[in-house]
Amino acid sequence: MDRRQKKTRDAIFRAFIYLLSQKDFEHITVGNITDLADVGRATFYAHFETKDFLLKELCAELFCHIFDSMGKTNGHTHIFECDAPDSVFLHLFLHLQKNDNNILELLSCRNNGLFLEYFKKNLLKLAEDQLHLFESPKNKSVPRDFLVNHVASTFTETVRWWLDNGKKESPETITEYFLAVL
Amino acid sequence: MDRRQKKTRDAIFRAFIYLLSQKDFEHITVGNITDLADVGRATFYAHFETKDFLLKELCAELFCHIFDSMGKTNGHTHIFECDAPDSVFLHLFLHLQKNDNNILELLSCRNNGLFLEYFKKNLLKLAEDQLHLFESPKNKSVPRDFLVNHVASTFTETVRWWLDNGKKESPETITEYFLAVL
DNA sequence: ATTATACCGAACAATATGTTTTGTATCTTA
DNA sequence: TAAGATACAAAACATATTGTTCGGTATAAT
Repeated sequence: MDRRQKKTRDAIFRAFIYLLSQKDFEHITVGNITDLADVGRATFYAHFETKDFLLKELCAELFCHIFDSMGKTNGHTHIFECDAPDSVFLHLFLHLQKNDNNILELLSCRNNGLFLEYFKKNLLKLAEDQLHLFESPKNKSVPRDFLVNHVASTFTETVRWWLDNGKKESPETITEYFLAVL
Repeated sequence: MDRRQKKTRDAIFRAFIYLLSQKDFEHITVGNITDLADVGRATFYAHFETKDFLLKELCAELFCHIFDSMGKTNGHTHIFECDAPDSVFLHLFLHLQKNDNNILELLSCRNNGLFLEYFKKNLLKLAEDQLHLFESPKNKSVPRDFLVNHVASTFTETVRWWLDNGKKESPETITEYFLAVL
């Protein structure tokens, strides 16, 4: 990739992330981003179709970053390194905790549910493929569809709660809570 | 309330609801609404500060409509007619099923999570006050905060799943599923 | 060194927002 | 029913944002 492209791309992402810490996604304009990134507005449109695509790419990057560090993604299916169901969740919380810059918070906090929406949608895909890893320990007499959705929802909403409350609990503790109600 | 006010207010709501069935909330403009409602654009702003306030009022109306039909709201606390925990949920699903016009679907379906966000937020308030009605039958060794959030989340996400899948299950069945995983 | 291309700056039309003004119609109430 | 209040329409307004296009310049790859 052209060095110039990477530079402006990064600048746009940096500006976007900063702006997300200042205001809601809806109130950020393309002009805001390009001013801060110090690139022409036309350049933005050369890189991203719309603001929403920029967001989507950021979410995808964050999502991949989290899951790549705990397994390999071959094509469309993700192969986890750990096999024990509960250790999958613990690892997820561990990786969610140590996200360096606060991108995770910016995309998930009180007003912006953006990333978590993306998160759940993709978690759902994973859970459909590998329910055995995500499955609740208890036997539930409900349709598989419903159960898959429930596991993905409960995990996502637990993450949301955890983040909204300032990540006070340790990954171990929050995993414990999660498994207790699952 | 002035008869004229009520007329335009209703016209705006009607137009808004129709437009929600045609496109996403974000792509609806004030002009769209006032054109369809056949009122001046300035009139819109005399009634609603912004588009978002209109949405909020519609959500509030729908929420109240659902909960008023199964109890009384005194000030800020809601008193349910039924006392058995599980019958509260069944009644909720029953009331959610029989919403006449499809407002519920419009505000909750795949693309618009708008109402369900509002729904969860207010359900949370109710659950905090009257956890005994919403509590899971099982004893969970998790903090009260977490449990309250979990119950509200699980219910909301069950509703979302139910609506997204076309409300195929009867209220009784979906209540059963919900209680099975709670 | 040459060729390709990423970028800038500026301009562009099109659309949306939110406010203001003036005149008219309709309501309330006394 | 008459008088005063007010909700509304129509139109104009300044401002902001979007998405595209253009020629010129700088910086890449080879």
